[in-house]
Parts: sequence; C-alpha cells; structure tokens
Amino acid sequence: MPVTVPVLLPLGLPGAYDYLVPEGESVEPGQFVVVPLGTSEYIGVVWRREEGAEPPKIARKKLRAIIEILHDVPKLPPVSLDFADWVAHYTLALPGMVLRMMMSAKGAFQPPAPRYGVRLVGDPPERMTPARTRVMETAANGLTWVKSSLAETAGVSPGVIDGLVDAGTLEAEPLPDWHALTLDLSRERAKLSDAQAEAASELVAHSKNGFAVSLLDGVTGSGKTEVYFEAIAQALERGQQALVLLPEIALTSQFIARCEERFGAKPAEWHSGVTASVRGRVWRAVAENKAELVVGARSALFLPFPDLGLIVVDEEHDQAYKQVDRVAYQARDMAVVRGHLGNCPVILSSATPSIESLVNAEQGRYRHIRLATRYKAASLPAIQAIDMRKAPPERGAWLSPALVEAVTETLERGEQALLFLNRRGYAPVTLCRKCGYRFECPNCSAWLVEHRFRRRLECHHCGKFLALPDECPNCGAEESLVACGPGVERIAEEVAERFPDARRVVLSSDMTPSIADLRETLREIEDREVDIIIGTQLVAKGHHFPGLALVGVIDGDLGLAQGDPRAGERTFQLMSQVTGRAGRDAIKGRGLIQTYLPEYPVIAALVAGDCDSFYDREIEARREAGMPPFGRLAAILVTAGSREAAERYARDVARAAPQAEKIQVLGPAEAPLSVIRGRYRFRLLVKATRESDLQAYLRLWTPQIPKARGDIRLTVDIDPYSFL
DNA sequence: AATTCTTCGTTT
DNA sequence: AACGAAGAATTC
Repeated sequence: MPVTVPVLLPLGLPGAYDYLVPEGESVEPGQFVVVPLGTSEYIGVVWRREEGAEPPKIARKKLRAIIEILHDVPKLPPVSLDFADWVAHYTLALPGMVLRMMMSAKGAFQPPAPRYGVRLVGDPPERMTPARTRVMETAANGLTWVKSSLAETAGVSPGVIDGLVDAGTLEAEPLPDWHALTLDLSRERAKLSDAQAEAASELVAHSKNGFAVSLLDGVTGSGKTEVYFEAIAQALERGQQALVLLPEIALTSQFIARCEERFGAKPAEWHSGVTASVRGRVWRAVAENKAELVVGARSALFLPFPDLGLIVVDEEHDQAYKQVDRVAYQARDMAVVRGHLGNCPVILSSATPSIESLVNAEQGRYRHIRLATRYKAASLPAIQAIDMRKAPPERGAWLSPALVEAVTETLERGEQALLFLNRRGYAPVTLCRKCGYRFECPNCSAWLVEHRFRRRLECHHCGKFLALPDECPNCGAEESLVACGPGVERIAEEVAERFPDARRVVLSSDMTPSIADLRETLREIEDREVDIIIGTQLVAKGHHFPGLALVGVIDGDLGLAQGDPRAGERTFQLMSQVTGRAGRDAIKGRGLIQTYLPEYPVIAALVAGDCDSFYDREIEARREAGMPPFGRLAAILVTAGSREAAERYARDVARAAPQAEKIQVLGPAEAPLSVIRGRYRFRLLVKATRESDLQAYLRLWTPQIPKARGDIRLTVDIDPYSFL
C-alpha cells in the first residue's frame, strides 16, 4: 500500500495536496520537501492529515511522488503548523498564503553557503602599496575578519583584500557560525525604581507558568522596557526563546543597542530591511533553537520558533501591527493566539493601550500591570488647548500667537520645541486662482500633494507624481497656482521666517529617506544641535529627546473628521504619544494643542490629563454601539476597473448574504477613497455580536457569491482598522 | 506561481 | 480556417 501525505505549498491553492512518499522513505509533518506541481517544482511542507480523514480522495492516477526530502532544512515545529492553520481559519486567508509568510526567507531552504573570513598569516607581498599597508595594519591583531568589514575598516576596496589573499599574506578560513553568540544573562541589570521593581516582579510572577497575557501600562519614559527585560531574562534563563515585536523598523536600532547592553550580545533582527542572506541565517537559527532573542516587525511572529518562552508586543496600540495586504491580520491579536498555542506568556506594552486590550484587562482576561502614575496624570506634561476660533493665526500662517509665544519662551530658555503635524509635504491641495482648477491624481480620488522640497506634486496613494507646473493646465494662466492648507514643509517655512536664528530640522519619512539619515538626525536632536523639530508621526514613535520642553500640535482635529469608529482612540493615542515626548528628563514639559473643537471629548480629556475619563467614555460608546471589542466586524472590499462593475458585483455580494439573527450586513457603499490606482472601490461592513461565529458565517456566504468575472477583486478583512 | 485550456474576435 | 490575445481553470 503506497503511503501518501498532504503537502502544503506556499501558493494560493485551496489547501494541501497529496503526494506519494518515495519507497523506503518516511516523512513527518513539518518537513520541507520538493514536489512537482504542473510542470514546475516547488518547496512545500508536509502537513498533517485531519484527524480521521480518509487519505487520498483524488484519482490514484493523479498522484505524484515527492521529489526530494530536504533533510538539511530544519522542520517547521508542530506549533507553527497549528498557528498557520489557526491564522488561515481566522482571517479567511488561503493556508498556502500563511505558509508563504512563514517561508519568507529564501536563503533558508538552500544549504547555507559557508562564510569565509580572512586572517593575517604570511609575509608582506612583494609589491607593497599604501592600501595594502593599511589592510595589514588593521588585520595585525591576528583576528579573523569578515572581508567586507576589513575592507571598510581599512578604508580600501574589497579587491585589495582579494589581492592579498592571492599573494598569501591573508588566508581565507571558514567563519564560526554567526549566531553562535550567546547572550550573557549574568549581566548586572539596570537599577530599577521601586515602581519598576514592583511591576517587574508582578510581571515575572504572571509570566512563569505558560500562557498568560499581561498588559503593561505606563507613561512614556516610565521604563516599561527595563521591566519587561526582566521577563525576557526569565524566559531565557529557562532556556527558551523570546520574541519582541516593535511596530516600526526605524525603532529597532535604538532598541537593539539597549538589548545588547542588557544581555551582552545583539539579538537577531527580523524585518523588511534585513538582507536576504541574513534573513536565511536568522530563519535557520530560529528554527534550530539557536537564536535566543529575536527583535522584529510583525512578520517575525511567523518565524518557526520551536521553543518560544515569551512574546512581547511593544507599543501594542500601534496601528502598524495591522497588516492589510495579502493575509489581513492584526499581529497583536495573533501574538496572543501564538502564545496560547505554544503555551507561552505574552506581554502587551503601551503608554496608551488599545481599547481592546484595556477591556480584556478589565474583564480579567489579561493581567493589568500599571507602572508609575499614568492614571493620576502626574507625569504627563501639562497640556493646554489653544482655541483657534478665539485667537486664530494671521492670514497665511498656521501658528497661533499663543504657540509662537510659547516657542519663543522655550528658545529663550535654551530648550527644544517640537511642532507636530501629521501631514507630509508642503500643501495638501493646489488650485488655480483664475479658474478654480484643482490638481487631482489621475488614478485616485485624491488631491495631489505639493512637495516643495522635491519640486513636485505627489499622490500619497499610488505614488504618481508630476513636476510642479508654472501655469494652470486647465486655463493656462500663469502664476495663478496657490497652495492651500499646511503640511510639515510649510510649517518649516513659517518657522524659518519667525525664528530665523533657530536651528531647525524636518522629520518626515520623505525628507529623511534612509534609516542612516534618520539616525543621524535623531542624534543631532539628542545632542541639542537642533532647536526646533518639525515632524509628522515619525516623531511620535518611541524616540527619546532629552532636551525637549515644548510640543505644539498644529492641528489637533486632524484625524477626527471621518466616520471612523477608531478615530477618537487613534487621536488620543497620537496626541498622548507626541506630547509625551516633552519633558522626560530634568526639563518640565508642556504640550499645546491647536484646535477648533476644544470641548470635544478627546481634546478635553487630554487637556484635563484625565485618561480614565477618556477611556471610560470610549469603552462605553463602543459597548453601546456594539463595536469591537463588544462586537465583531469584517470589511468586504470590492474593486474593479469600472465603477459600474464594482458596484454591480458589490450588490451581488450583498444579495448572497445569508440571513442570521445576530449578524448585520451594511452596504454596499462607495468607499470614502472611491478610486485608488484606477480601481473603483465599494465596501460592505459585516457587524456581528461578540458571541457569533463571524468566520463560519462568512464561510457560509462566500460560496453563494457569483464568480467574480473580469478584473473584479473581492477581499475580506476580519477586524478592520481602516474604513477608507 | 506557472501553465494550459477556453473563448472570443479578427484576419486571410 | 487560422491565428492571437485575454481570461479562466488547473495543478495532488
């Protein structure tokens, strides 16, 4: 009787396919194999047959055999198989697409190329050159050098090194495995304050017996990192692996330095900026249980940890944890699932927790560990609202007199000020004064944003751009184009006029394109080489500016406008985070929020320093509206190249919806962003009670939907965060 | 993801 | 009848 096993491939197929196991061989679930599919070959993973399921239900003729069993690739641990199945089931994604996320390290599946270093062994070459001398001096310590770093340190090109190897002066020898660096747990830890020590012992106690979720909640600068480092140390001491998720890769370098200080070696790094070869090595090191501590973006959750002992989700409220393309998942929530499946503790850390996590803590599902005195508001900077209706800025200016005065005072005291506006570029809209023409993206229903620094108009949705024209493309009038509304570049211009002697810097993702530039700018700010920082939300995330005394929010109402159920929460978190940048060391901080809606609950709560009342009100509003976490949501997005096709299909989708007592289908409605990249968009929203099985309902629904013809696309997003 | 199969419209 | 392009279907 021939043996067959299911093999899951990292492709958009409906499920695992059956393959024959070659005579005399045996395979286990989790093993990587090469199998034929159609005319090509793919690497896949031996999956598990569902309990009690009859083996192959397909024609025996069709069965083909596994081509190769990849014994050199470490197996996917059983918990990864469980996790992939769980995520696919929850998000309604195809299992192969989840597997693809788990395999996103090409290099891991080829035998690792041995890495060679060079060492000084022989006599100087016959022909000496200044470059050769520098290399020999640098390598004189007798250590084995990685070729590229020796070249860089000696300030020569790599060819010089090769020349010396040929001459016999340097010798190539295999490098020890890069991940053999072991962490040093005996390091003296940072001195913890009483509050930190107390929180740490509670956290450690709650994290020592397998799965348990802790919400670590404490103001910016209260030292949450040192607290959860204790829990990491505990997991590592048990001999288990630990994973820290961060929302933004720009934060990793600062964080890795702190890890190195605490644990004596660099943790493994995992995010989109890591090169392919390093990704391969990290993947293998994780699967072989050699990587002890991993720091990464949300995708690191899908690494094949065989023995994970702790997951930390830092800045757990951050929207960057939500992935929308391909498999739509919320990494914070999936971290809790991964913890549950692997019986390992999870720590969610934030100064401004998500409503979801706070409710889970209140209802006793998570342990709520509070640090310092956020609820007493003692360590928040004093925040005031500037009522823009009473004291508006001059015409063509965006800084109110009160804010200008506060900046002036701050500069006089020799302290730093930060002006925050969450809008890139110079101006969000450009129009012609003569004919009223407005520049709109040809592919999207969005205005083109002027980027004066780059001298062009850009679409923030599709990347389309055009050179800033001199005349109106509609009526041909010259010098008639006017920029409307402010972006950070325009604020920078106003600052330059008002404070010509101040040293300024703009922090925005398009002004500081490389991570290296960003790092350099951050250092300048830290070293007080800058007086005024003008920035987008890049500045709200986790950076520490010791000299910062004043934070001015240019538009506190931005982001409150649309009918987005999470707008209030998001604004509160962003405002708290950004004003929390002020006054972290010896300096007393102050936050000023320019607003036309000072009585609006979010702004009022920020001004009163009363987080409790904001959260209480928001939680109550969600409860009443049956919104998450008191209800469940799924968004269905239909897109097509023509408006009619998209709308018609969206109606077909709605018509196929089954009746269910506690589930409502809203829409279809044209999306607020009605066109992106030339595709018309219609949305449906599925709203269910907390108890209903939303996934089961959708699985009942989707087969009833007529086949999508032509270029029509349908995507399902469970727990949506964007309603645009 | 990469082929192969279908369908439909155009050309000779 | 032959040819091609575009879309749909198939792959264990």
